Amino acid sequence: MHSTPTENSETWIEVLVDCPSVEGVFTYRVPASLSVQPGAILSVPFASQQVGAIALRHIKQLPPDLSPSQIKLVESVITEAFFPSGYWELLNRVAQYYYTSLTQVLRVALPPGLLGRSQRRIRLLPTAEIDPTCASLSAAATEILQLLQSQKQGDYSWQHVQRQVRFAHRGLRELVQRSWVESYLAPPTTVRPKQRQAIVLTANANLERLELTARQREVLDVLKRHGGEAWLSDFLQTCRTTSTTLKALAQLGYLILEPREILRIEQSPLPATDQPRSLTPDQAAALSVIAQSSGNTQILLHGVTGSGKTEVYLQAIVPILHRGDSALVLVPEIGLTPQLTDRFRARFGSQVCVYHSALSDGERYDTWRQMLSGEPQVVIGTRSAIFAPLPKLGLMILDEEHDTSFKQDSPAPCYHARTVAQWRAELCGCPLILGSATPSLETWLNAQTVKEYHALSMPKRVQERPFPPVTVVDMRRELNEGNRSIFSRTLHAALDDLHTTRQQGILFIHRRGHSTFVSCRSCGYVLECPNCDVSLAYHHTHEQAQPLLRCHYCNFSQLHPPRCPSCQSPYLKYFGSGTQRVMQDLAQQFPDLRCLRFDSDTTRTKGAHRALLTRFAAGEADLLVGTQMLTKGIDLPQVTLVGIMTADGLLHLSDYRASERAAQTLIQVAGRAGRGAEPGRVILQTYTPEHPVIETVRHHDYLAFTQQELQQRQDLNYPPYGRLILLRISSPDLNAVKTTAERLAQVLQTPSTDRYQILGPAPAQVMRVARRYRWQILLKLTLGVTPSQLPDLPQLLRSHCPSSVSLTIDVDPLNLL
DNA sequence: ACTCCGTCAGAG
DNA sequence: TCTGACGGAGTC
Repeated sequence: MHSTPTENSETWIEVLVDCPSVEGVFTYRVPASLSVQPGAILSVPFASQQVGAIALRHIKQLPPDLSPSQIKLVESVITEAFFPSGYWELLNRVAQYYYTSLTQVLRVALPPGLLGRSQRRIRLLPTAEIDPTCASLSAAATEILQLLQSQKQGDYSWQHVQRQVRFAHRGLRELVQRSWVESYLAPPTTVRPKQRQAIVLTANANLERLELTARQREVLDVLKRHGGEAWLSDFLQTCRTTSTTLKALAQLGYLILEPREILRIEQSPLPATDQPRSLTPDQAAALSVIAQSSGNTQILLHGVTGSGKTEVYLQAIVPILHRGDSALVLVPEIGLTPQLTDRFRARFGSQVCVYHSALSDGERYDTWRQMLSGEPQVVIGTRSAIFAPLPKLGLMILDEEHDTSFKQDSPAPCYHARTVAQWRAELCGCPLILGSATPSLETWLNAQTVKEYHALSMPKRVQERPFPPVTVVDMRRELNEGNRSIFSRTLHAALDDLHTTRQQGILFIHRRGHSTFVSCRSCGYVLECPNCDVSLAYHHTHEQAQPLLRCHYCNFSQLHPPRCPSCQSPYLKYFGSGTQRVMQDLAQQFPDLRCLRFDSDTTRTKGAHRALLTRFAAGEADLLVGTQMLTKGIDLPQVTLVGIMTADGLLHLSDYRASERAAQTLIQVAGRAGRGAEPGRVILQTYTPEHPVIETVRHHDYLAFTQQELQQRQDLNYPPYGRLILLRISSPDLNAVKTTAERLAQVLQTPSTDRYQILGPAPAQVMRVARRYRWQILLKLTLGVTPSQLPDLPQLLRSHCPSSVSLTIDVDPLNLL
């Protein structure tokens, strides 16, 4: 058998293209310069654009309906085939269960920027003389102009503009005709390994160097003393030479200039090393169960706050690394847990790598490549790290497994990292530990009903430290007895003590910002976000700062107006109380108390979180004032007092999960007290002291709470018993959303209605967010029905969705708002 | 996702 | 008869 060099029959490859709504396999030719293995990620031309693609298999013969002239060439290989065993199947399972395409799943699994595609964008032409008030402009054109002008570059993706502006097509055409705006196709931008120029001495350098000048010889000697290798830029500095000199030397064959790949991995200095600590009996028992488990075992580690779960994790990982495997640790938000990361790094040194969205694209890409190496390592990451491509996975840990940030709301796939972790554990036969002081009801139920499940309990704190007693203060009574302050007398006294006893405290507030809304005392007008159906929150950062009004949904902000926009009255009043308001009251009533504010406003910048905690730990403040963030993995042994400002906002959310979430949050906050040598105490202020959640916190009895809550869920067929699927429908066009929602509900009526109950369609609780109207339909699956038994929802529904309306299918939604 | 190409309605 | 608007199909 001979084949001519020009015609290599093995060079066709079938691929899956990364285009939503394009199903099916496409065939490309592989240029001789490339080698492509199944599983590789490619960039291919598709219609007029460049898109990402996954190589599936080589074929020897073209399908009969294809002529060679139709076939295009693979443009480039983005990554070689990498999939560890079972990984493909994992991605497929995610795609199937959450009703998304494989490429969509690949998008979250791969570091950002890898699956590139060309993108239609529009931008203002810098030379154009734009008159936005021009009378002949349509509303759509005006809106597009406003949008573009609101940004410095005046450049947005067309998709974004379409989502923001109704009839954007029409508006764009007008603007293009006037030559104010242009539309262009931006090529895909992909992340690549970073190269850096290095210089390396050759063997020639040892020869006589007669033809060289004294300076050139000197340069070579310096390089030799450096070990014969250096980075070009470093060397230019230390040697005070120029690149022309080096090029000349390279020309003469004394050294080589070559680009080398460098890894952009966060290289913060390692903390002082940390030795394994001695274990409590509970910890030792838990560890021995974990050590003996192999294959696909799932373990619930229910350890109360302060029971030392982290130490168990650390010691469980040691033998894994020892036998050459890797461990994967998932945490809710990495920025919030610098202490945990530090502790891992102190124990395992440079074997720890951190993977999360705050890394730059380059850093993420390099960390990801590092994982592929297969060297034993510990990866700590957030939700998406569940897809870390570790080839030899020996153990997975989800810390604070009840945390809702493990669930992705949007974009698709709306996956839950815990669910994916369970599949991954099955597929690669490795144990999975779910750790929490307040396990989710899902996990709780699993642990009780699934046989292979180990439920480990660590009901005591380390060194037998007592739980902080919880004092519940009835704020109604405070008011009746004439105390109109936001601090009860009990809390007031405790805060006073704090200063005299030189101890530290934490004050938990449910809301950030200053107040929940601003309204006019003359006419009752409430200031609202122009883009969303919510009121604006009042923000006042410091004394001299301009007061701001901000929307917590879309981040819109405006200056606080001096007068009511409706009736011009100057009497605007703030209602409710957030962190800023509490800070102000603290400053007034406790002038000597040094307070630090700790919420997403003050921890926005990189490292701000750690900096605040360090300052607090160093005793720079007496009181840490903050929101939900305080509940996540903060271990401050010197805190003796935890104050909880009125907790009622947390209790009365209209959501079937409100109680679970409130109990978890409050127990976690309360658990911050008394973790050190000094005993702690908790003061909980509320208007409804008889609420079962308050009782739960008062008695530190999460167990009883779960039993009661599970019973209720079962009665109402809510998760974890009955399952839910939420369809979110949104569009900038109010009517289109409504009609589409009604149409979809109708379509859903027809097939197998005994499988589910349809709730809705109904407008979402906050109907408009970021200028888009939102409706939703909730499917409540009949007991025992799994999503796989349902009709193919996307196929059923997408055809009834006009292009202006977007539909997200959220399986097992956590956020029903 | 984007483009091309069909049909169709309304102005010249 | 020509123009732009809209919908559907195809993309290797």
